[in-house]
Amino acid sequence: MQEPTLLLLTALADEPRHGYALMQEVVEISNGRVRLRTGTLYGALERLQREGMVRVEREEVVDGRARKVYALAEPGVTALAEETARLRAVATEAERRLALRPGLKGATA
Amino acid sequence: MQEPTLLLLTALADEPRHGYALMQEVVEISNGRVRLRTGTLYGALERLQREGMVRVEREEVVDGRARKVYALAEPGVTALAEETARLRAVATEAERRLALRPGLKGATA
DNA sequence: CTACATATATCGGTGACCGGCATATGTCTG
DNA sequence: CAGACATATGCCGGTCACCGATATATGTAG
Repeated sequence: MQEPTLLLLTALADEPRHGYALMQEVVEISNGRVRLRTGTLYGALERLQREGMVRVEREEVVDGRARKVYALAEPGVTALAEETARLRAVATEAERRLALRPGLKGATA
Repeated sequence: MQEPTLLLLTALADEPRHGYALMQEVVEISNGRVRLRTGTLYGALERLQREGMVRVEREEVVDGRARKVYALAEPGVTALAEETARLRAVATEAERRLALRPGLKGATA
């Protein structure tokens, strides 16, 4: 799973949101680092629906603009929980190994 | 950065290793989940060298077999440290949001 | 001598993501 | 009213990391 997908699922984790709101939410979650393009967003949303991770909760019309509200399906909840556990484990191992490095650029001497 | 690359950098984080050893190390780090193909390994190694993340530490011949020993370069150390920090932050946020979910499938009632 | 572990490397295909474009409505400013 | 901008969704072509297969070569086990 790549970062854009991970951030998308995270943005849907607490409550259902529509596409444009997801783009803004991802910017916040990533501290402005990641700005999803619409191509990535709707492409990923379609793919995640095919995979059963995400479903369309409902369709609204607000101010004459059509909206699709997306929600995490159960497999999406499970997948996100497993992915975060995996990432945390790898991050911990990476940091452990980095601390084990011999040459710390002049330090420890 | 994708998971194969992250695992590769992690496998190099504590000390230099040659290609085949990296494949085995990645299997261990990922608890057998990820098995790097040689195409992925040597392709990624070349790319990471181009990007200045990894360098060839030395070349050996052991038992008549040639080896290239790769090491993390400074930019690679920095990149790995930043990546793990980012991933940890996203993982924490994802778990916070998952805990916030209203419908916990019959629980909490 | 056959099979397998060690060890490196190349090549073609797939698919996620990016960048750009298209479309449409509401609001704000001049 | 015109133009710019935020809101909102969607398609299409290109790139590039990764996968799967193949090739090469040596040492060891059966």
